[in-house]
Amino acid sequence: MDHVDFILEQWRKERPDLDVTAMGVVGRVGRLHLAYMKPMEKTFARFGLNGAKFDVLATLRRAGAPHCLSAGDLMKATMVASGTMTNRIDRLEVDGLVSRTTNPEDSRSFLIGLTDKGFDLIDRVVEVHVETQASLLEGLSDEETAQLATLLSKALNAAGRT
Amino acid sequence: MDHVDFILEQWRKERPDLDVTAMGVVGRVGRLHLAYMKPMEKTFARFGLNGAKFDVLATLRRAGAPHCLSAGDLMKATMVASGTMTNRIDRLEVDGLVSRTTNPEDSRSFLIGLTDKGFDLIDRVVEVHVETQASLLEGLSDEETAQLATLLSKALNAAGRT
DNA sequence: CCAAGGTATCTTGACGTCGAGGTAGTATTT
DNA sequence: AAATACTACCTCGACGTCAAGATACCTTGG
Repeated sequence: MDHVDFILEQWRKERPDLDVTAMGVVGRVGRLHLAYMKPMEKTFARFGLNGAKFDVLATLRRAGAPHCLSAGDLMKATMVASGTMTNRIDRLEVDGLVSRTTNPEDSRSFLIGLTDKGFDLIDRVVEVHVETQASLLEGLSDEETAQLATLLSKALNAAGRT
Repeated sequence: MDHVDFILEQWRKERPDLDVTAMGVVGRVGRLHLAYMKPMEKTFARFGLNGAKFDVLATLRRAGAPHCLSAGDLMKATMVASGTMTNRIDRLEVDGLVSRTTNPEDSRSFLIGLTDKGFDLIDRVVEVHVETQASLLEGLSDEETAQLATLLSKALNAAGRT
């Protein structure tokens, strides 16, 4: 009986005509997202980052050498709008964590690259980050974790087709 | 092989020393949350609402008669900060969907109540909302849905204890 | 070679969120 | 009854986000 169960109870009492089965899943996904974000943001904050900045740095880092992508690539990878990405890059540039270089092959676009400082930082942050994530799943057995990952993958697929 | 799998692959290649198992779950919860939010926001928009406004109206509606709560109750139920709730109530009041009444038993607090207009609206929106949610889970069998709800509940519990 | 259309990024304004600090009312202690 | 602590809500400034429009550049057909 978690908080979502309580909400479903309320709806069943007030609107018994509605089928709130799906709300049980969707609601819990939302709550779980919140429950995960909060400790992760704390980790980021310890290094002067937030989720937005971490996303960009991590995308560049895991892309592999030479650790630079266009703004458009970053937009697609992080699923944000263009103005958002411009803003993120601006702030990371101020922090000295990434740098814009004009793309010699296409002057419309920039190459956003990790600076040495940015590379060192993200490499340290990600180590703590995976620990934070692991601690969030500590209460689940390996089987449950694997099962959850599989079901979430199916759910993602199902939602994507709608 | 969804997009999260791709991200995990990249990390395993670039940082084979890290255990990214947890990222598979946490990442998918985040993506799924996004995938759910987008269609739901569209439903809200059809009625001139957004997720923030819907949350408040739905909380008041399912609370049952007389459909009014204090700002503090709403804050706890929706898990937002005080400034956020003030802002939400302000906008809903402008829309004529809720009204502030001074609490006769404690003049520090207000009672936020659904207006007739607000009640009618939320009662109509929630009907479409549950349909939207149901359609997002259409690709899953009943067993999978139930299993997912159970695992999510466990995961919520696990994350909460951290 | 030029015009038309497509592409990549930036600018701008509106909105939602948080959190620290302020104000006013309530409860408790002595 | 006065001082103190607490509570409930609001104000305000900083930030992140999006969407629409602007700008600069590239590409392609004629």
